Amino acid sequence: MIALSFVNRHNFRYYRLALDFHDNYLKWLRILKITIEDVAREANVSAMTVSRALRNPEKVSTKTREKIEAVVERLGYVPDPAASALAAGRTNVIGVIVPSVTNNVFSDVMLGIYEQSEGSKWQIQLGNSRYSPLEEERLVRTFLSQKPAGLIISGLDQSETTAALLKAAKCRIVQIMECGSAPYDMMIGFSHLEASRAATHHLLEEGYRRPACISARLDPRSQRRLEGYRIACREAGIFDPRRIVTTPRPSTVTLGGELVADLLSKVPDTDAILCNNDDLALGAMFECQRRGIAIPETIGICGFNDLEMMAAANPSITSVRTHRMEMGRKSMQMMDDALSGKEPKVSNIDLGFEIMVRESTSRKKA
Amino acid sequence: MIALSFVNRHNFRYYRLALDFHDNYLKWLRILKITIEDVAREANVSAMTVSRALRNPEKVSTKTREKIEAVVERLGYVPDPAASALAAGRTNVIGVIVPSVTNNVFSDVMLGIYEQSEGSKWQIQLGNSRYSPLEEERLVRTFLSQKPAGLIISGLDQSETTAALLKAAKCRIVQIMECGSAPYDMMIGFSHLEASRAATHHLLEEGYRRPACISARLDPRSQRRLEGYRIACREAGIFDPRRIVTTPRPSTVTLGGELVADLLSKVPDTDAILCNNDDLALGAMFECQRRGIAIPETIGICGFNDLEMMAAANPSITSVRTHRMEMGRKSMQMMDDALSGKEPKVSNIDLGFEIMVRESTSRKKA
DNA sequence: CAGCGAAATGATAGCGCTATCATTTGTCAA
DNA sequence: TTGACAAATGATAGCGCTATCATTTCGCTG
Repeated sequence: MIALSFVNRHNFRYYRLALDFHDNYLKWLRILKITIEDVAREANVSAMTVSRALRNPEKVSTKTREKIEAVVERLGYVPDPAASALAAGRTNVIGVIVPSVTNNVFSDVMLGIYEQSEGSKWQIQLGNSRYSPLEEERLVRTFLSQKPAGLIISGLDQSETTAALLKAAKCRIVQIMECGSAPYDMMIGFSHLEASRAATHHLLEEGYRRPACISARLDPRSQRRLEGYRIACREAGIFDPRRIVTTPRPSTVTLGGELVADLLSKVPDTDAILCNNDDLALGAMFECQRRGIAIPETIGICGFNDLEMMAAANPSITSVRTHRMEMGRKSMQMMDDALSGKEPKVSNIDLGFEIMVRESTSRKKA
Repeated sequence: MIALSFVNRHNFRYYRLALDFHDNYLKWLRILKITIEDVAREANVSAMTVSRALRNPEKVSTKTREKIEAVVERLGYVPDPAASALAAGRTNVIGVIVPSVTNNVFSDVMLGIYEQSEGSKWQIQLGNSRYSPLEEERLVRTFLSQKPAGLIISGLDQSETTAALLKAAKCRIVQIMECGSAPYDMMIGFSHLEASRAATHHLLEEGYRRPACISARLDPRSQRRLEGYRIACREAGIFDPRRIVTTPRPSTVTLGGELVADLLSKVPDTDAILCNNDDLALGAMFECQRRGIAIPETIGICGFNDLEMMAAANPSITSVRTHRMEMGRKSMQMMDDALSGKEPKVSNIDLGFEIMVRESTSRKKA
């Protein structure tokens, strides 16, 4: 069965058996490793032709390509990405930097990115900056050292150094999550300030006159949402700083309840609560229910992001829908287009938002 | 200011300015790139010494090390990981393969992994298999081609090919999420079957006689939890297959409500619901509330995983606490130990679980 | 069937780093 | 001071692949 054996560049004869070999010595490993040269030798072509057949099949004749593919299959050849990256001076890596992996918002965005990248040659690599600009800087450095094809990064608020690194970077960049005027390259998101302002307007329209705002984890986007609330209140001439209750602690449902408790002890006449995210909103709702406060009659509750559970809650909770999965998908699509030479027509997209009015703020009906 | 300029191997003189150069041509890029040779020349040592100073500082004299560090800093040298991987035949990458990035369970595990890896030299790389064994296989291949130092993979149910690849792999492997008898290498998790069985026992102890079970996304772990429920019911002589309602759709809070609706239309006398995860449990609770069904008096509800919101809900929801972050942390620690030569004493850890009894099943008190 | 341009293939020379072993320098006891 | 040994450093030779350009083969026209 000659077809089941072959001799590699070290004059080492392989049999099917070789697959089962176990050996810890580096040298042995290397001798055993199947390289592009092995494939070339078996297929009676040059290494270069094998390389082409694998990366640009259209540059190789059909006959040759099929022959090579058969050998690749038979030997189980897998290209070494390190060697490829070194020789080509670039990779198919697209780095994605998000501030949190536990926050549903970012996992939805990631889902969109993964889905859109499916079937493409791009390899997604996730970095978690844990809301730390320093960690973000470290990640950018790490990613850039890998010569990625592209970088997807969250937000507008990079450190000065990070910004300098990104501006000088030779790869394409998509900023996600927010809208702003000076993208490094491309951008897709929405205005957190406007979204929050619109949500506050909605509360006012529903007849609430003393709306409060609770917020946790004061990252830049939270801050801008808070600012949207402030602006809307000032516009209506009802701004009262006592009605803003915040904490630097990360958001949880429990925390939502605690912030409401804090809020109501300070300003008991509050008649609506704009929650900076949906976890807080859910916690706020539970806390109100525990206190026997009627929702939406006595207090209205509005969340932010419109996670799936908002519609299922009892009462269902009004929230600001943000298009997270779409943001992920489109960011990846922009990246793919840019890297494929079809420069996207619009490189700075505002996805907007949508106020999903539900029972928790529908006082009129009642 | 000679100190601010230097001449690289292409006899190209750098100034601080060079950092701002923009040029799309590969050749220019390469000429501009600072390499280990550049550092060596500036520091009057060999490239090898620079390499050592950066990777094994203790193998280089203090004086030399400091000199090199200064040059590295001044030139902004960053090693090329591709070249390093190619020359060394290995990397500091630890691949992590999880079936979902949106599921809170896995994001908690990831958080633990990230936290534990902080400050170490290991570079975490996340892969998302989307509950597909084929995608998992593709990911394993991709990771292995990168010669990772280690692989962290979820569950016991790999495809045959994947299993063969993992067994033959030269890197360390930690399996997470479950307990089993034949790890590829190391393992840490808990028994989903036992956890679910214990939860069912709890319901029976609370006096519930007609407990049902709802489940979505029938992955292997869900199936084993279902099996735990079945076993417990059979042991009590009350098993009734009509009380199991499942769907292949992924879990959501809304779906929890729908499954309960379905369940109650089929077997209205159900007096407790074991939910295969906490999202379903929350949805089940909302649906019961909407129908005016008293919890825990008429129907008891128990979740699985004990996400943070379970304790905050109203009523608070009983759930099976699983030690997800600890699992992430410990898996990474085992990996680190194994790679650092301190072979862990126990290589197959059962983290157990804990029934967190709360209002939603505390009928006795009432 | 010659001759031409395009398509297909090959030869060569690195990419930037590290394993290995050789050489130099330093340290300390006798 | 000398010699023996360890510590520090260096020279060399790739790792496996691809960019580049040279060469060969093919398809077609006149």
